[in-house]
Amino acid sequence: MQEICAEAGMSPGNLYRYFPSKEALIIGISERNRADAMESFAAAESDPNFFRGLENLARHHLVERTAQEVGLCAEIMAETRRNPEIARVYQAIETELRARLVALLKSASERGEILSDLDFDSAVSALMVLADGMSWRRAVDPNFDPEVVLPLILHMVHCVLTEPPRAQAALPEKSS
Amino acid sequence: MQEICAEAGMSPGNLYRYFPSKEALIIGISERNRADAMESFAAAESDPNFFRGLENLARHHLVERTAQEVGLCAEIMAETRRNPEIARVYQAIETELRARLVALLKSASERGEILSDLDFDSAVSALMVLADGMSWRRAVDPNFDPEVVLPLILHMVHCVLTEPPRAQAALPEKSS
DNA sequence: TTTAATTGAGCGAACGTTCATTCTTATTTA
DNA sequence: TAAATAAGAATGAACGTTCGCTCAATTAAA
Repeated sequence: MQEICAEAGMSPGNLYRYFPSKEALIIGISERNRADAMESFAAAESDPNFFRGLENLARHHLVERTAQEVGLCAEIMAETRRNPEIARVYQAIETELRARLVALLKSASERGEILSDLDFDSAVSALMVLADGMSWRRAVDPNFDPEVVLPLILHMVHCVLTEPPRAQAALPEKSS
Repeated sequence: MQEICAEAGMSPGNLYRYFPSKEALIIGISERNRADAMESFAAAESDPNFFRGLENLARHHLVERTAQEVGLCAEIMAETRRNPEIARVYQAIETELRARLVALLKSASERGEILSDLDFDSAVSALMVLADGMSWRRAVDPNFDPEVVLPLILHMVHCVLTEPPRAQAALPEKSS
């Protein structure tokens, strides 16, 4: 809260005129992030090129964000594990996000840009793995350069969405 | 600390006989994780099939772990952002891990299992993105099933390591 | 002058931590 | 063998600090 006060250029007392609690403040920030994400989705959905739309989406949320914003997101994610109410809100947002991503994939598959017989839910889960991973790398590793890694990530996304899954070679596992 | 005490079946006082501080305790847990990871690496390195070795590594660290272990890792990662000493230790571990991964990739590329003209550092960064992403999804999303998503992740890894990067189509960006 | 905006010292609760105390186990003495 | 003693393991109430939060007091705007 001290940090947030400093960042907002406000005393704690004044900050509490705008938000009744830390929880409400976090939910407010989450809401802002949600709105921002949904705006980006609108842009991505209106792009006739699915992969370009997705790249812009990724750029906006994983590269262009300031270190501070990324840090704040990390903090909220961690808070999720402590505060059940925040966890609820967070999951509601993620549910909406998933639906939006699934829709994006479906329309792309209808246009033939990606596989048609895709397990959309799993694919979206994989995308979210990538997003969270990028976010946390940024939050935790000062040497991490999203600009360098993003092309690889996009390459991976392209593969998983356009190439049929390899027949999982059921090689006998080497037990450790 | 309460949770850790409960988990350890110990009173706080007794726990402090084994660790001089919460910081030391966290560093101890990190050290245990590090040792475990290094053991897994040894197994992966001795597997003649790179991808099978990597899959076992991933399975061990991202699927087989209990929800509790995953949660603990998440907590430590979050702590990293607050406690500089823990951040230092964490980064030291990650540096070692990176080196180990780079070595793994290099030997695989020498055996012709993956691309030879790979930017190993970036590839490892991408792998760590995937690992952190899987970890955090598990920590934050109760509906996340690593068993379902892992095949997709492995597919992606296979692509990025064996297929030369697409010439990044420098399409004009659609500004939001 | 009234109203709204803003402050920051300070509150209670929760945190990480400590320590006087009790319980257990091992060792010595009778 | 049983009692006495010493040592180690474990406890949990309590400590000081930090956290989220409040409110009497002050400043700025209407």
